[in-house]
Amino acid sequence: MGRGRRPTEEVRRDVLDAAGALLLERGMGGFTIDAVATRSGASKVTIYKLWPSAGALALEGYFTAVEDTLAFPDTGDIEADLRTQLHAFVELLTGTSAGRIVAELIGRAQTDEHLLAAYLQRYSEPRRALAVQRLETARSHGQLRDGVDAEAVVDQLWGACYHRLLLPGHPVNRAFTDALVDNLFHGIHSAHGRLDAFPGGF
Amino acid sequence: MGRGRRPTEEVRRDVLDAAGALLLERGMGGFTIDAVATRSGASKVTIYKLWPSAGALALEGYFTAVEDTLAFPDTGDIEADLRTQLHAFVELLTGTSAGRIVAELIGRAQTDEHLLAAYLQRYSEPRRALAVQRLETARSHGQLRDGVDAEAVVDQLWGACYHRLLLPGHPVNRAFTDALVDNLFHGIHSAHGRLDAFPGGF
DNA sequence: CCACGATGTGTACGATAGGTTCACTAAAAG
DNA sequence: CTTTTAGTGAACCTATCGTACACATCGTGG
Repeated sequence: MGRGRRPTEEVRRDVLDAAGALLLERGMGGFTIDAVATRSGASKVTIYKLWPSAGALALEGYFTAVEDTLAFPDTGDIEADLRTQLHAFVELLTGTSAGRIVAELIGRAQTDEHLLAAYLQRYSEPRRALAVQRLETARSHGQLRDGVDAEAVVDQLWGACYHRLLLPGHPVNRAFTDALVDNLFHGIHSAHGRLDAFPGGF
Repeated sequence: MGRGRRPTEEVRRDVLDAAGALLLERGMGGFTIDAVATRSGASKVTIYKLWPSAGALALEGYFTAVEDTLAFPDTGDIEADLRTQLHAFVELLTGTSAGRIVAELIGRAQTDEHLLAAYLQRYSEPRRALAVQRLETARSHGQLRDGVDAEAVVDQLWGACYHRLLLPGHPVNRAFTDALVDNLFHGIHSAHGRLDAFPGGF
């Protein structure tokens, strides 16, 4: 690295690449501005100018490293689509180091307002919106009970997974997400059992 | 503070009091061993000897400051009891600074294994166990559908609240927890509506 | 009653990280 | 070509972590 100026876009890309790689290798524990600066060849001052906090940089680096393609399917069957989406979600969380990194990003976001804002805006809220939208479509097709709070459903499916991700000790797998869907679609109350529990009809 | 030795129990209490107060005042952001040492009058070395990490100390200080009396009611009506318990939970999270502190503790636990272990053992798992136990009682009384995963239900009620606590932007209030209970007890699927939706009976 | 070991205290120290300042220099704009 | 903009390297200050060492005092066994 010479002493003079380099094009901003080149620097920006180098820093994001380094940040993503560092995150995948060592997690948020070893993620420091100094380390990113050394690895990327950029100057600390430049990094401080381009990102408001180390957390915000980490989040953007994460997106650079992990192409985040969790499309939301719509086959017309809301229950099946939720299962499919949750299976893919579980796959992402457990198959790679993405689960640990996401947990650490959410963790640091609790004391880094810039990271929290970036996480909500770039990751969490768009995802929520997609899920709510799919649920509303299902409702308009008469597949959901009137009065169901779609936002609450999101918390009861993906939020439940995040709960186990952040406070480990219970598995996050297909059996779990299937149980989540079962509980919501079939209800947990014995007096409100499935209609097909009455094989002879009414 | 003289230079010599003080009784360990006295020191321990002073440190915990200082840790709890500091936590309530400034949150985990300003929570450092140095600050606790200064405030409590104890020596840093002593604190390092008595607690494995700053997070572990913070957790214990939190319990010292906030008497944690969230009893789990059993009136025989599982749905009503869950509502009652969740209302009290919401009250605790939003009425005081406990919500922010818990969020920050969980956040730091993501990069502090001692804190995570302590949190799970002293807070999270006992709570889970109480809830699961209450749900199992309800099941044995025929109030829950057979095959319901009680652990998953816990994630869908309290876990959903933690989700909104950690990723804010949506309210954590009685309307929300009531929606959580409604979704689980009445189901969200239109084809499995409430039996009392047929006023004329069968 | 007293000597001694266990243990907390004050102080200092090295290491790491955050964040800033400043002179220097090359890219970009005119 | 000249001027403006902006990244670079190096130094610096502060905060925090975690540890080392000598010292003082409490509790206990003789």
